[in-house]
Amino acid sequence: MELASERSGDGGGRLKEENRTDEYTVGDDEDGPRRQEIILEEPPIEEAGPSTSADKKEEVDDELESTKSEMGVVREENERLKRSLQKIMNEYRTLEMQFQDILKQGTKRKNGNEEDDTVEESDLVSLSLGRVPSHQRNEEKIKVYKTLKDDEGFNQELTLGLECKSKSRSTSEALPNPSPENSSENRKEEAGETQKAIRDTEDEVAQQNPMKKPRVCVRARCDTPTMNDGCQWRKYGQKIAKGNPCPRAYYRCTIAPSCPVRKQVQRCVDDMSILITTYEGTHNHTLPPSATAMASTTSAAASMLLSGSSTSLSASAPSTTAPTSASNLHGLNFYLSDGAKPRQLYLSNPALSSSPSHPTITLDLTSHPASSSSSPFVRFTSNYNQPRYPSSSSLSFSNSSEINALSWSNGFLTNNNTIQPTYNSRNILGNVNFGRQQVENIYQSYLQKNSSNIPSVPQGGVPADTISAATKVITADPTFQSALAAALTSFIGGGVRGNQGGNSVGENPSSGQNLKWGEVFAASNNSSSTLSCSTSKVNGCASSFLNKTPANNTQTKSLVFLPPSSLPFSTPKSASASSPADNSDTTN
DNA sequence: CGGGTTTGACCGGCGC
DNA sequence: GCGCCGGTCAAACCCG
Repeated sequence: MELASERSGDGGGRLKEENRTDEYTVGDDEDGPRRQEIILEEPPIEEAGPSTSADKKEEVDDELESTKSEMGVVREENERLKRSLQKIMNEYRTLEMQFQDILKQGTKRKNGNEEDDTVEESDLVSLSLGRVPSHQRNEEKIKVYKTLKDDEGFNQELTLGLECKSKSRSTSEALPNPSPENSSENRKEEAGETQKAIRDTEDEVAQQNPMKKPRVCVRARCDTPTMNDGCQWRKYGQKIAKGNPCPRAYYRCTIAPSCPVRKQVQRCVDDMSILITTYEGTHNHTLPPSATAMASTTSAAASMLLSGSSTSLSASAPSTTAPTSASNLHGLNFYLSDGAKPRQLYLSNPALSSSPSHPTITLDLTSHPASSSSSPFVRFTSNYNQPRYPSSSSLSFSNSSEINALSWSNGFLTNNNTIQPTYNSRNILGNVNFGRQQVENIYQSYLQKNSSNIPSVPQGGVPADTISAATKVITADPTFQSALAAALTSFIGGGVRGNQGGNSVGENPSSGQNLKWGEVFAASNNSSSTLSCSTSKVNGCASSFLNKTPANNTQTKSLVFLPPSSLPFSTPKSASASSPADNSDTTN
């Protein structure tokens, strides 16, 4: 139900979203067929010449019929989505009202006790929410509330909405009865139990939300005990997990005392040189610039899971080359390569997910064994213990020096250097090649909500409708929205960075724009497509973390989807460099 | 002395 | 109900 809460949180932009959903479930979905109709109908009219107009009409009729049947399916799905959305909206409104009540109560109480002592007030609030002073938190609440009202930056709202919900929950449980008797002598005790109270409330939430927080797992070759992802971490525990002699270290983000983000660091049992870092939660504070890349990436991946969770389709996409989970899920494939040797960032649904109830998405920066033989890609796969998604929406960014192609494959690992329409059993989509500038343009144009202006990509003689169809379908995938936004933001990164530098995850435009993309496109999930984008220059996207990878430092110099030196995974002084997760010691 | 790490204990979930 | 196991706590310890 955490998903539900997230959804109610994401109801942050509810008004717009309602419209949006209506627009693009009904409107946009019909849009495609409509366009098709136009394409199909108009030519006969124009060419209503003497010759084969009857045959053509039959053809058109057939196609129209099939299109209509497809539309029926889509409409059904849309109805279903609408209903669930409505439900979510109702939940959200309820929460919103509760939240407002809480705010009012907080204000009243503050007015009443203001002169008394601020310490008490602070303590009382900390009773409910933890270590953040109440006025500060109230500001946060207001911010949250504002962002909930604001429909810009959906993902941010999603995140904040979550925070809002959980906080308001704990607040609602703690604030309603700040009875005077427990305000003085019990204060310390209460403060001491703040943590527990928070956990309790979180547990309650968790009870209501069986699905736990999504986790983003990053696998990378790393010599040092931990990757330096730019954040500051404090180790709070270490365990030997079953099946792995290497201890697992537990870290908390210490940039902000109330930051809920945690990470686990563990060596891979199969390959000790591989460091598995699992992130959980979303930062609720401003991140240092060096941390934004990883944070936005993990955030995007997490939102990918979340968005994926909202789709409950059960078909399966054909999988040709991609491994199982990747093919069936919203795998996000980021190909990165330098020279002739691409590397694969494998987002898999690994068995290393310790808790089955945690949706986990894995970002594998190592060569995946299954595919490393041929092409060391960098790819994403996601594991979500839920009914499999009908459509594989893997997103792959490849950057080979030979072709300099950036390829997204929705459903397949594809040859990314060719303009080669990719078909799946249900949908015929296309391969599109974009120049980097075009990618930027597309990105920008989508950000501007030019839904109707699906860029006609004037390259390689790809039919415009194919492009638009492919683009539409790909971008329709919520997974795509978040993942691509983050990826592109990072990819285009160098120049864009100034705009987002120092942003926290929640503030990251890339995540914030995710849903704006979504607004543009229909939520057609049973589709797969391939979209290749060629980039004339990708070296600018180099990331140092790959350079650090011992096995690759000779070949890998660039990372497609992250800005340069954004991910200094391995640095001498990691925030927790002295951590004993140094894997060699097996205490405990 | 403050902040981070270590490490044994504790707790809750889950499977049998 | 019991035991296992992952995750967390918190006192002791370390270090700059």
